[in-house]
Amino acid sequence: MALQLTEELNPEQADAAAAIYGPLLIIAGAGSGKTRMITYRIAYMLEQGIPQSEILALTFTNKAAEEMAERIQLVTGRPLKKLTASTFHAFGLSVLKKHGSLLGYAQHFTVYDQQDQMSMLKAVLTELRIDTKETDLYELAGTISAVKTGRAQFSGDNLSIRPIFEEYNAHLKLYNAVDFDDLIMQPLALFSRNPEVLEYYRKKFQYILVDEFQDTSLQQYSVVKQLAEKHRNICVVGDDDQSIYSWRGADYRNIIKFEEDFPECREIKLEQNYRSTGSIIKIANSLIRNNTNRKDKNLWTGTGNSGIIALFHPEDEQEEADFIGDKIRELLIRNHLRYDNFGVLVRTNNLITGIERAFLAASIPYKVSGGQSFFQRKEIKDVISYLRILANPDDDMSLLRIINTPKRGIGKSTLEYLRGLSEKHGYSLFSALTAVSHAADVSIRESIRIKASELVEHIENYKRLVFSSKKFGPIVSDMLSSISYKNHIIAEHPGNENLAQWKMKNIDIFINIINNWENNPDSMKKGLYDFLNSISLKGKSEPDQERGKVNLMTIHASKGLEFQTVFLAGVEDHIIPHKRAIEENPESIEEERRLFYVAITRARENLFMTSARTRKVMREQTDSQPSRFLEELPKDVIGKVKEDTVADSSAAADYFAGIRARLGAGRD
DNA sequence: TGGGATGGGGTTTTT
DNA sequence: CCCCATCCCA
Repeated sequence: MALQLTEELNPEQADAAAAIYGPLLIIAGAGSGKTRMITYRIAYMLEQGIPQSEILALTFTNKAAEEMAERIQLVTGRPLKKLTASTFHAFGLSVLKKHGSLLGYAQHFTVYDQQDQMSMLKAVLTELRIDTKETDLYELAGTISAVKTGRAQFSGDNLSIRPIFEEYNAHLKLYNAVDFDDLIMQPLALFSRNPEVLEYYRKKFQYILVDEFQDTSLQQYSVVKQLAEKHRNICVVGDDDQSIYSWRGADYRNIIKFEEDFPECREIKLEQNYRSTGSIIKIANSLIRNNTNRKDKNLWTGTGNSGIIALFHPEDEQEEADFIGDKIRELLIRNHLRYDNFGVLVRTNNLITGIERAFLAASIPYKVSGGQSFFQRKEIKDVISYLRILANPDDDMSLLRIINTPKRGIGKSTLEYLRGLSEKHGYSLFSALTAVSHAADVSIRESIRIKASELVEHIENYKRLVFSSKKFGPIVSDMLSSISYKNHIIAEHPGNENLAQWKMKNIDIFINIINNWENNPDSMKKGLYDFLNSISLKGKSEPDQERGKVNLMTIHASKGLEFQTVFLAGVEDHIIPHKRAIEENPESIEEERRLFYVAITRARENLFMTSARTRKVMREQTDSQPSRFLEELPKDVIGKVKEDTVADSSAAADYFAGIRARLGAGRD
């Protein structure tokens, strides 16, 4: 293979890629070729004869993990079956699967996502006879998570939560389920209680790489720190300016901790930006300068000041969406671009809908990432719940979802009775259902008993089939037709044929996902358990990665991506910086600024920002103020386009952009 | 008792 | 605008 690092990389990148022994901290600015460097680094390690199985590459999102594996494969040209490139949570899951029995975990547990968590929390509250209306479930879940991960302790003002906390965890155990926090915390518990397990992983993973280090939580850092403490071959890559997950426990102070824990570490900065024009870098630098808590860094680029940076003040969100649509059309034709050259970024999910509608009306092909994940859609979640019940009948939350979907006449009071039964005997809802279905019970009407036993039989039957057949995909579609799930969808949406059709299409897509997953020869994993594990951690993955579509997403979801032209919508003061974030913690203004920074630096050439004068908030059209961050951008760069002359001055700039495109400067 | 109708309310970001 | 909770009717 003979890699020539110095030919493929700039001096700093090559330096970083070749320093494979000892601790290394890499500060990688936006667009500085970080992924490229990492790819070559790992390829170089493999070339040096380091076995794939000794490398652990951890990232933050699935997207990043997949991309990393893909790129390395591309450079090295060899299959990477033994390389571990995954998210922290997926890694934690694999540890728990392998050694979880030491902590009393059954072999096949269910991973609860936030939705499941919330509904379980609700169930816990009802059981404890606590009014669910009086409690802020959101806040409660946050506190539980904070306590669980050691970010908070029980003290005077939240002591009342303790019984809920304990009941919550007891429920997880009873249902044979774990939540996302468990995927980090339980491996840590395992390491401290069973040093031989820690030793096993220390030996196994001699080389550790952490990407997006600024987004790791203290607990996640603790995991890798423990793993690397002995061999000290650990490389962390991050950019404190792009730390945007502090609300979830991410702590950029990890960078400082790393320097303390590994005092002999080298530090390399990647500051040359290969992505954006000089103007984009200029406004990005000018913005981020206003943050106080950051490593000194100077992002620069050799590219000139081309492209358009424009601010537009539409009257309302309707005009904003239309403007974006029109502009995309215009640039598309003029600059010979493709739809997927455009990224439309927003701060909050609910802003996506309006733009989506405008695109729909204008027949602009688009795809939404972020927002509600495919796997969280109601109809998909229903199907997943059926699968989860087959895999783990004790999973009460999933059973609750499907017990009366489609309608079986098992309603509120029957459920109440079943719940009482399971509480009394300390077993799961499914056990209660089974008990009821087997024996006549005075409290249960015979017709309902029959329904219950039909359901139990149905589950048992398909459970058998799913595990005895070679492929479970066809069994799943068979099961869905046996319960007439599609009829159920139609019945659920009277008078909304389109919606029903769309949902049915989603079901078909889901079945296809199963089949593709099962038939993928590269995958070593097979069977229902592995499938469920793989999707439970895929919060936001996209089933259709079709090209040729405008990318519509939240800023958070856009991290790591780049677009020739970026539209940043809703650049208003209550949206970014987000009103509630600031109210909760005034210090988060810096994180909001980083968000803005991330958004800007996604653009290669053109950046259009829109700040509507009014916006509909809860049915009411309310006045909006331009984001305060706009004042931190240099006027002369933005000045190219003034609000009321968007069309004219951008036309001039477009003209030049068009010429550049024809000269072949713009590529994709 | 279950299911349909009606009214009220509405998560910042994600594993 | 859509989802959920609650209420009331069959």
